[in-house]
Amino acid sequence: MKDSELALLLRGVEEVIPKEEFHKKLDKKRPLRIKLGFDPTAPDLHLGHTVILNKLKLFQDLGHQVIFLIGDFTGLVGDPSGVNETRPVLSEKEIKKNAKTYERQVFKILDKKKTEIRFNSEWMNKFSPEEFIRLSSVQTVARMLERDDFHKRYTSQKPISIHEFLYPLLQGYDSVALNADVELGGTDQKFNLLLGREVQKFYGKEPQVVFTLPLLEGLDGDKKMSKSLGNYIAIEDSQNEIFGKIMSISDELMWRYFELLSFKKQNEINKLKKSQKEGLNPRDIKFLLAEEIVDRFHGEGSGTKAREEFKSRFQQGNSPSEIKEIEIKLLEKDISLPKILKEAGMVSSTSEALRLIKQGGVRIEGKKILDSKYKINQNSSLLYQVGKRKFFRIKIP
RNA sequence: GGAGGGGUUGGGGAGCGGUCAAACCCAGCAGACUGUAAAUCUGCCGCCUCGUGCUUCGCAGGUUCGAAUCCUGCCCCCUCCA
Repeated sequence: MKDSELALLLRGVEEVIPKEEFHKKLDKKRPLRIKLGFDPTAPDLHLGHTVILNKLKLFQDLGHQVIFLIGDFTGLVGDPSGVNETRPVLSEKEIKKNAKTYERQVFKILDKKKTEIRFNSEWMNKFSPEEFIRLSSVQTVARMLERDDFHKRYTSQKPISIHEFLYPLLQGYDSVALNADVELGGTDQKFNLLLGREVQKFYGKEPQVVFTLPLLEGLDGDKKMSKSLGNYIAIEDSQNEIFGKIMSISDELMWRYFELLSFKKQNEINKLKKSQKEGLNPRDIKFLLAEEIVDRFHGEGSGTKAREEFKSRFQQGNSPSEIKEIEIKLLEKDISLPKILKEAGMVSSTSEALRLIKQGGVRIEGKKILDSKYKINQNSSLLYQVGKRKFFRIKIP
């Protein structure tokens, strides 16, 4: 292993625990088994996931054996990490479906041929009650309660179920079953990852080295990116969505995204920072980031296209080049505007539509409509706009 | 099993017989300003057939002219004791 490769592996990593063991493992001159586990709970992979997946890809490119573990069994438990309340238990059917979606998306980043895909139901379903009890003895309740998230819930009188204690133990056992040398995870996974070491020792295995990676902040710049908070950029978002969402982040957050998501060299990033100080509009730097990310998921050149579209829309005020078209069939002759907006799914209720109209957020063919009683004739096909971003062409036959 | 505390509109958190669709904060949405940035300002922020309309304050009943507020039963959570 060259020093430059080692440096690459460590770039952007929050912690390697313990570092010396990692060096020792590398010295063995054999491909290491690198484990990354996902709960099959959120079907949309987003940029936050890619921080870790990119690291995994790097291991893969350097010749190590990458294991992508889908926690179809542990999904029944639900990872309590960082969560302030008990997760709902998923049905088996949901889990299966989610796992499939995950698989499809993950290989936009990883090389499928070189990846070992496993499901932990494979060994967990064979686990006997006795073995469960034995596994439970690895950790004490006191130490479990030391964990920040459990501790918070405990002291603020929120419920903790017994099965949640099981989760980290089961995750640890996965490392036993997979003979993991290294396990990757977000910083919020530190406890689980470290407990994996204990479990491995308990089963007479060599403990894994733990890599924690920083959690990517969501679009709000505050909380971690997650689907449930709606502050995410999904890797399956359209090129224009990805581009637009990146443009909407704050300047401060932009640099964080450069650090965690960009493949640009550190000195290039530093140069960009310098040019901002020298007066370059941060918007133009953001363009570079947005283009890079769009290119990554939609192919070379798509970033440029997305930028042109963005400029046309927001700098020249044009309508988007591709507009979703919807046809609505209604019986009445003259349909009120709020009703149309609701039927088309542009707003969630007619009350909301009324509010938006009153506030000047609704346009038809570019013309602001302030009359909430505005009626639309049948036989029309018009361009509707709600807010800055939502455009629909609605046809009424 | 016993004693006590608690469940309010996305989150936090007031209200404790009418003036409550429910203070306030956060989040969110729209508008202004901009670089679809931040900050700031303005408005909104249950639903509809938009009316002194309808449904909401764990669930189900009851008292009352009137209940988120009182009573009864049930469910759930937490603490202490066993």
